[in-house]
Amino acid sequence: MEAKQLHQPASSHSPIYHAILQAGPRLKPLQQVHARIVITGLGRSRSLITKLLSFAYAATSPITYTRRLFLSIPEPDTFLFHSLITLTSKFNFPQESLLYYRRMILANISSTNYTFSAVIKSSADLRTFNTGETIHCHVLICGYGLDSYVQAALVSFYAKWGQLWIARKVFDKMPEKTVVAWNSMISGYEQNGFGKEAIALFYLMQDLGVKPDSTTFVSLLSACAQLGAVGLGCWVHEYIVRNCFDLNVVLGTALINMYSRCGNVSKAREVFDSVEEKNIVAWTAMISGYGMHGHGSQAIELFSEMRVLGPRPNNVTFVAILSACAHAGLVSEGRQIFASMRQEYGLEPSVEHQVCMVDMLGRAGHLNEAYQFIRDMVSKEPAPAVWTAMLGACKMHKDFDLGVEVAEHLLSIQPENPGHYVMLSNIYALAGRMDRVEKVRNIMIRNRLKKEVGYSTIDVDQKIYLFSMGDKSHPETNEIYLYLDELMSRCREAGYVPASESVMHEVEEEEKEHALRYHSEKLAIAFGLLKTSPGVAIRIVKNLRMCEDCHTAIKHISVVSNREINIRDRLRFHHFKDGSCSCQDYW
DNA sequence: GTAGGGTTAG
Repeated sequence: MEAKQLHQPASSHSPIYHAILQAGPRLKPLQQVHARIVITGLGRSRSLITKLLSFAYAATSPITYTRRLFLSIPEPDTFLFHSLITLTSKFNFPQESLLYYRRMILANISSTNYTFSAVIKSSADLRTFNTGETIHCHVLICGYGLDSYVQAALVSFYAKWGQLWIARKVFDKMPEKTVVAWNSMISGYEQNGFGKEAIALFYLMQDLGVKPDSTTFVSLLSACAQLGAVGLGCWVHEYIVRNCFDLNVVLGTALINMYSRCGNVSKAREVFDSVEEKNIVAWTAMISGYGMHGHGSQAIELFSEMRVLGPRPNNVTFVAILSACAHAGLVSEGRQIFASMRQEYGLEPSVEHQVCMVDMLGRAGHLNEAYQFIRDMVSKEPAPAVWTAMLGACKMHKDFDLGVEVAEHLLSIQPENPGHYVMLSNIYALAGRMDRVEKVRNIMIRNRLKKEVGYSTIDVDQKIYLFSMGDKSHPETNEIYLYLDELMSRCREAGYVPASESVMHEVEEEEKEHALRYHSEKLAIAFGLLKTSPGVAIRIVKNLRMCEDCHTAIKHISVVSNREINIRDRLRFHHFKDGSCSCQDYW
């Protein structure tokens, strides 16, 4: 007993050790204790400095201070390295974490599964792929290749890098797949835009009897949001309620986002109201939900409420609220909010906010003001995204001269972006300059630039079906096309006139109407109408923006089929009902 | 003592 006490660091009983504990993770008090340590000549005590350092990281102290503390220790030991690496990883100092890892190797101290999982997380955070790969080698050499903690960290590392194939390989090799490993893989798919794969992996997890936890559902709900998988999304919500999961703010926000992106903004609001400790992310998600649906005044109302009794808005919040104003035509409100960013909150507007402003002014038809805004606000060369917003406004309001000027400028600064060529050619087509359309088309072919392929998805009975333009891969293709043809002729009888101006120029003239008729959203709608009962609303998610012709056609379809049709395109929602759209053609 | 999660313009 006595011998044991002798081996314990004497300082753990010392008043100064208690003083460190009392200071806790607060920089100023820690520095005061540090001064005492130096004065009393204990500055070289490893255990005191180790404790001091761990609190310093928890207090997110300046790197210069923590580094100097570290350097004051003559011979750092295993315990010090291990605590430093795990702490820096946990408190998001990935650079420091890797630095200590290197120092540890130089000091000839070996890693454990604790340090490995921490340092792998750090290299994922830092986005240093080579370092991560090297550490993976170290893991294998040191014999931790089958440790479930280390493997889960590796899965998430590779997934963060978009190396899903390697992530999956590590995952598949795990002898014991913990729920964390499943979650890492599911979230990896979701964050790389593979919502379908994320959902498939969840079903596999279910089949194997692995119990999901709240993190599983957060990722799963994001996948549902991405795909518009409202059926599964609702099932998850019911499951959460039935199994008495705690509706914490992260899970709540995932639900809010899922409901808004799946078209049910009032349900999103219900969830929002029921979340107890709402933080800035939850508020922003809800504001963005209103914005996406064109409910600008509700977005502003919520934003005002937040200013009074919620957390401080951040840059993301301002993007969400300004975009809401843009999509609802609330120009003067948007101007005021933009001004308040700097005046009241000291936030410097960034490119995203400039884009929102140009978009807002441009949509509302204030093209000159939008152009002036770019000249006044943006000091150096404006970001391409700002010009893209300006170009969209020119196209919308058919200002060909300005549109061509902007498009040509965009092409000169970003010649590799196919989207700009598409816009330019569309503007030429609208102006009837078919010779120019042809020219742009040839440049695209010469430079092998391809337009992004459009697709639409629809959720029927908790299954997601994907359609692309002219798609014939579906087993019931014939039935779908026949039905669509019939539907379109009924629309024509009801007054619909197909337009061909918005067809992409790579399509040959004689195929134009054909192509328009089989745009992916129309195929998905036909399928939805065939597969669901009368009265059931059709919900579609499209990856690109809808063309003007589809927008008109779908208004007619909502009449002749007597159905509500909700489409989420790249930018926002369109709720079609009785021949009109919720965006009031303001898109 | 470890690993995994939610919001953002065009």
